This record gives sequence, C-alpha cells and structure tokens, in this order.
Amino acid sequence: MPGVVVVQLPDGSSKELPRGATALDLAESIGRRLAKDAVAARLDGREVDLSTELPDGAVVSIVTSSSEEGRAVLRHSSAHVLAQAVLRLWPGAHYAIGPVIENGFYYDFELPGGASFSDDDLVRIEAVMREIMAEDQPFIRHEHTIEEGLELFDDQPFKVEIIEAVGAGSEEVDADPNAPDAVVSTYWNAPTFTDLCRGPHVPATSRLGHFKLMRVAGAYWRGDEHRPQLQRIYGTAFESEKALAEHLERLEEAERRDHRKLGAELDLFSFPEEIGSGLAVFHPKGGTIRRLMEDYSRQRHVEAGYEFVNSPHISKAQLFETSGHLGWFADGMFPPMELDGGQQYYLKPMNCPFHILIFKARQRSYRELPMRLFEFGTVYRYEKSGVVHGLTRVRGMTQDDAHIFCSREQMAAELDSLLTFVLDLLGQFGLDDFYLELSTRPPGKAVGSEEDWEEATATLEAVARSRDLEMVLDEGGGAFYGPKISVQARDAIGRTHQMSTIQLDFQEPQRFEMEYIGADNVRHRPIMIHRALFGSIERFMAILIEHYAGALPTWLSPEQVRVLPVRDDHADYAYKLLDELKAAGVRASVDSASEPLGARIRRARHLEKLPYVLVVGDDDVAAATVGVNRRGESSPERGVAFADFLEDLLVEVAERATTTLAGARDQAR
RNA sequence: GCCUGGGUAGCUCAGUCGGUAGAGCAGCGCACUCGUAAUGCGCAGGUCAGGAGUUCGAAUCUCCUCCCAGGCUCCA
Repeated sequence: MPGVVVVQLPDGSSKELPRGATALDLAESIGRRLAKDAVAARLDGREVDLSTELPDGAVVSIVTSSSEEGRAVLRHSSAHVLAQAVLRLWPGAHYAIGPVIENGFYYDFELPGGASFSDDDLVRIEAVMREIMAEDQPFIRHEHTIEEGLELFDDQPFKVEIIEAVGAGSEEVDADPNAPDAVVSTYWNAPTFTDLCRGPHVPATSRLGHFKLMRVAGAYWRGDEHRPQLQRIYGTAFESEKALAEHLERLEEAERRDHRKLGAELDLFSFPEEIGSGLAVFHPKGGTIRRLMEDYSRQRHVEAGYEFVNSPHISKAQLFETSGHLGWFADGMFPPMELDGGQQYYLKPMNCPFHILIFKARQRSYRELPMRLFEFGTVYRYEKSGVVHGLTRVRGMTQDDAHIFCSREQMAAELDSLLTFVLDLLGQFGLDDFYLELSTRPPGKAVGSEEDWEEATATLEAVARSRDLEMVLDEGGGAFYGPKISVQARDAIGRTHQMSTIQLDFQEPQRFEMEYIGADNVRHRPIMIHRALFGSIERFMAILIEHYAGALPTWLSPEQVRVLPVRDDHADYAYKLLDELKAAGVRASVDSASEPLGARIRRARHLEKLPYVLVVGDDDVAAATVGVNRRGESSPERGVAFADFLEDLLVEVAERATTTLAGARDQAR
C-alpha cells in the first residue's frame, strides 16, 4: 500500500503509519507519555535512534528512559556531553572511549601536555555539561567510509586507532545495513563536536541532566599497562533526580557498611602502619568472631570426613619450583630469604605443595581415597601496593584450605558432594543467594595438555549445571594449574562477592609424581581438588560484616548480652545474672550505673550493635525478671522471666539463627 | 607498579598570609544513682605520618620515603 507502512509492536499488535514516519512518530501515535519517556527504539532487534525511519513490516519497540536499556542510552549520551565539555575546557585534548558501565559511564582523555584532572575540575566540567544540555544540541548520526573517518579524526590518535581496527575487521561493525560502504558512524553535536559512536543516542542534549560526575582516575589505554595511561572521569546518570538521589543513597548505604569503617568502630581489627600494608591484627572482639567461624568450620569439616593437617609458613625454593609456583606465580610471591649458605627460602603463597608432600610421605592405597586434608593455612602474597584493600585484599591471610586426592572415577561424585557442602556451610552464615562462575583455561599461562584441561572443565561444568543455580562463564579466568568453579554470593544490599573456589588439578599430581596403588595392584595417579570455602577467613569476615552492617547474628557476636543495672543497688542482681549467663556459655558483661541508663543503652545497642541488652531495676530484682531489648526492635519487652530469656537465647545460638535482613538494615542507620 | 586525592590527639575534624596547635567525642578523676538513642565539672592527651631542604622562623613552601582512599592492571 503506497503512502503507509505497517509495523509490528512488542505486544503483537500492528500499527499503520505514513511512509517516512520515524520511531518517535510511532511513540507519539501511541501516547504522549511514551513519547516523552522515549530515548531510543529497537528496530528488528537493533537499537536505533528515535529519528530512524521505520521500514514497512518492521518489528519495533520503544526504549524508555527508566528501563536499564534506556538508562544506558542516557549514560552514553551523557558521556558524549562529558567529552564535549572537556574539549571546550582543554582545547587540543584527545578523547579515547566513553562506554556505559554498571550504574554509570566513564570517558578516557589525554590532556595537552600530559596534564591531569583534579577533583575541582569535575565541578567546572559539570558546569559546562549543564551549559551544553541547556543549548539543546541535537545528536545527528552520519555514516562514513573508513577513509572519511580517518580524515575526520586525523588529529585524534585514539579514534584513528579504533577506526583502523574497524577497517582491519577486528572491531565490531554496526553500521546501517542499507549503506554498505559506510562502515563507521559518528554523532555530531552542534556546533563543533563529533564523536565516533555506534549509538543510539537521545535526540538532543536537553533530554539529559540528571547526572553527576563521581571521580577521576588513571586508566591504561585499552586496559594495557604497557600503553599510555589516560585520565578517566567516572559519572552516572539517571532518568530523574529522584532515581539519581536513590542511587547516591545506595552508595552511602554501602559506605556505612564498609567493613574497614565498622572494623575500627566495633574494635575488631586494625592495620598498624608499623607492620606493613595489607597485614592485619585482630583485636579481642575480631578474634572472637574469627574463632567462632573457625570452630564451626572445623566441626563441619570433621563431619564431612576431612583430616586435619599442619604445615610451615616457609619452604625451600625447590618445592615451589616443582609445584610450578616460581614459574607461574612468582610475581605474587614475597622475594626469597637466603639461609644456610645461599639456600633460598620462600614464604608460602599457597598450601597445596605441603599437602601433596603429606600424601607422598608414604605409599598410598586406593583404600585411603578420597583423602581430604584440611588446614587453616596462613599464606603470604606480594600484592602490588595499589591493590590492597581492607580485609578483602591483603598480603597475609588464612585460608580454610583443603586438598582432596581421589581417583578419576571418584572425581565427579566428590565434586558434587563438595558443592552441597559449600552451599550449606555458606547458608549457615546467612548467605543464601548464589550463582556459580566457571573459570576456564587462562591463555598463555596454563600448564598441562589441552585434553586434561578439557576433561577437567567438562567435569566441573557438569557438576555445576546439575544445580538449580545460575551459572556464568569466566573465559580464561582459571588458575595456571586448572579450571575452577567459584561460588558468588549476593549480600544484603545486592552486591556480589566471590566466596568459595573449587579448583580441579591434573597438573600438580604429575609434577610431584603422586601415585597410589589401585585395586588392580598397579600404580595410578590421583586427581587433586583444591578448595577453600570461606576463601580467606579475613575476606569472609569482611563480607559478613558488610552483609550484616556490623550487626552479626547472635551466635557470631563477640558480645551477645549486656546487663544494665538501673541503679547501683541493682548491681548485685546484674552480676548474679552475668554469672548464670557465663555458666551457660553466653558472652556477656555488666555495664554499671555510673552513667545514665540512656547513655549505656545507646552505647550497647546502637554503637556496639549488641543483639541483646537487659535492663534490670526494682521490679526485676523482686520478680527474677529482666527488661529485654532485642536488636532491631524499637521498644523493650519488660518483665521477661530471666530463665525464659536464657532458654530462648540458647536455642537461637544453637540454631545459628541469622538476624533478619530488615533488622540488619535498621542497624546500619 | 601506575594515575588522582589524602595523612593534624585513640576517633571525627578546624587551623587565615609561613610567626612554635584547637574543638567535639573517646580516655582518666570526682560528683551524680537515673527504667530505655549522649549527666555535670575537672584533668590529661601532639616529634602536625617519617626524613631532608628553603627560611630569622615550617602543620603551612619544595623534594624523598612510608601509609590510606578511589580507580587502572591484578586477584582469595
């Protein structure tokens, strides 16, 4: 039919429009509200500008600003405005790439004379960005040949490199299929700014505005530390001021939960400068949490058939030559010490070689397999100075490390029961929202044959897939000796953390020439599984602190109950309760009446985040009761029989009950 | 390791133009004895991260080192 086109909408219905109608015309024909929220369109699966003409028969959906896809368009367009603002302020600057990332965007620049941005510059740049938005510049798409593109950007070396990559076919091309010669596209903003871009973009800069520049950072061109370091500006943008404010509030919430801050406030651990970067000491309260975590882990490992071993912190270089660590992991190790006339010793970066030597201490029979050797093994890794971070990235850490030696036939079943064990143990700590990540062969730094890697990877994948869990692939992320499954957990505010790792290893048994005698009376080589469930105790504690915002479940709290006598003459009763609590194994103390009750309540409940605060006064002394303040509840329960309180408490601790997330959230404020 | 920003009392921070350092909280002492989110008064607390330099004089200006934060790279 001449003069009209018919397009199909996502709900299956179709719409007739005059020929030449654009995606924006379509949105307007559907509703004013939709047209107002529209930022781009999806045409036959491809994201396009709203100004795109719709061909007859197309399947079209409108991308709105409040969808994740729409926000990405807003952020990408904001990145262009950022680049334009920087070029206004620093004429002659080179601009590199400005992609959308989770919750925001960035743009990388090289400033004239190697200058760098300061925090104050962000304010100036934001002001210019607002001017550009007020100018309501349209984003206009153009298509060019490679040659035209190279000419257009001849003073922009990073753009030239990208266009050349497109020309060489190593960069993805997404130009208009109806213009076969035009293989690079640009977006033009009046009057002077053009950027290389696939699009789509919002129709004009006035559609933007709810944004904030977050920080500056150095970043290597193309992520390669041997290439020039550029200046990166991070920003974020949303569809409304409200959504932006909510995002900033989430960031503040994460800051309130930061384990480094809570660790100091709750007196759990510190990093004395005198010791060195990335080396923590645990204070009595932090030490108590650690002990509780370790005790529970020990108990579970005994139940799961593990045997407990111990190994030293240093060893001769030869051990790590044999294991391959000095060949593949030397950068991550502390430099050697020379002892005994030139003999080199290293601090251990991993426990596996030691456990292998335990296996090798005598001849082994198939009857001993699977052999599961467990150790809280403290290892030292030379992390580069810029990467240490609280307890999550340190130079000395203790792993809940075990190595399982088994036959090939036992491998799949062993991995399967291991995964069950891991998920259950993490669940006991209140982490129960998981997904799995499968890391495969790291190209260029892996030992062993392709076939072994393939078999190991396939086995891990089969075990992982048998779970009703989401699984993502981490191509090339394995260790040098084998592929791994890692368990990723989502915490109370939706962040994900790498927790447990399970690694399959055919290599080390070979390098160490490990053997066992099979039922057939011939020598066989065992398979080795490396696994750490907490990962490191330090990191796991950090994640728990952040997950619970410092308000740990009662069973893990360094102090579970504090008794507050209203006046000094209630102190005898308070100390009597304390004795009974301690006799029952409860971690408790008394805070005497030298300060007003309100101050003591505030300190115990709101600063130290204790699960229970008992207030005892005249009524309680008379009736053997207590006033119970439960963490997360706004008002106390008066007149509870002490015996009932203690009984409930002991049940809660025995069950390892976890504080509700709602309670933990309230405590964070 | 690299980029940017930092380091002042146990903690959070102020400190003007280069003129020898201040607050709140915490700590200690005394008083107060109180039923639910900070009782009052007093005292003590500092090699201004460390070192070198410029200067009559440096928390302040310059350089080096250490440590921290946010990134990059890397990773449990």
